Amino acid sequence: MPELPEVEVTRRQIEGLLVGRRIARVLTTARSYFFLTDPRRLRRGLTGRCVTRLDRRGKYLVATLDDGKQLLLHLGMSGQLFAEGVTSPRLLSASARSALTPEKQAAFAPDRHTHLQLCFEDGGPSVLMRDVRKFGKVRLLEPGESEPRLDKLGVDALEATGEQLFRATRGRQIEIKGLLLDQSVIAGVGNIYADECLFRAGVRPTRRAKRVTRRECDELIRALRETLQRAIDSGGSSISDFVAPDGRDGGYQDERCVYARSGEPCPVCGTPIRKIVAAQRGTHFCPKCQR
DNA sequence: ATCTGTCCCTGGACGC
DNA sequence: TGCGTCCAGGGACAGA
Repeated sequence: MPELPEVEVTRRQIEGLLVGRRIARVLTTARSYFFLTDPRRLRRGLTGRCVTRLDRRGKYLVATLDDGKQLLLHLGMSGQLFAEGVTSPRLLSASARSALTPEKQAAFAPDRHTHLQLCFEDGGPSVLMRDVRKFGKVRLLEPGESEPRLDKLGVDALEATGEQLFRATRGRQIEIKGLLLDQSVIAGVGNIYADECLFRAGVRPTRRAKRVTRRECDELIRALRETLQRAIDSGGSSISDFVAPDGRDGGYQDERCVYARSGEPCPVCGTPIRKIVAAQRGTHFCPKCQR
């Protein structure tokens, strides 16, 4: 599931494929839950335009167009943004995968989950957005139009401080993991990196936020930054669906300590990693190292 | 204001 | 082999 590192890796790669190229044609699937802007209006609004910059806000990508409009993209949990011509088994369903031997895997061809395709005047590779579960979002913002989803975002996870986290935890009954996942407090943290940073900071995910000390908040933020930065450097986590725009897998799944490792020994003390539900999410922790 | 539960969607895992 | 059932998970929203 794309979180800050995966979105940032996507941003860095897709920026070069998007910025400065004029959109000649836009293909979409039919109107659905996925489109916050009606696909017809989206196609009309994007055709002929040029992306001038691509920013990341938490887990959102914001492409600014040359007419002042902005294209808002969210990858949800199964969203993939990539260049035409790439090949990856993660872009295929299991049945399509097994039908092809590795040598025979052709470049990706748009399927029913490919909700957006931007083709460019220069005739070079198009940019595609695919999302099997449709938890992702696309919206075209008029110049100056606000978007509550963006307005609500808290401080970006890479810029958050221990002091900010500490203030946010005061008086809160919620589990600390739930607070870390709250995008209005810290933007960009999802299930994987919440579990990883709680492990690295030695804090149990179920601890009430108000019971987390100032020192632990510093430790959590330090661990969070380290984890996110390391994940960006290794290309993100490809645990289920994530592929980078160039079709390559990330590498951070091999470095994670607890996420999706229940039953495996804790890398620090050897105690089996336990899996529970916290904040309505699968949650992995070491019962000995995390208090 | 804060918190909890429900819903959106689909493929994959699992049981019979 | 094949079918049915359950589950994951980001985030919006309703209701307590």
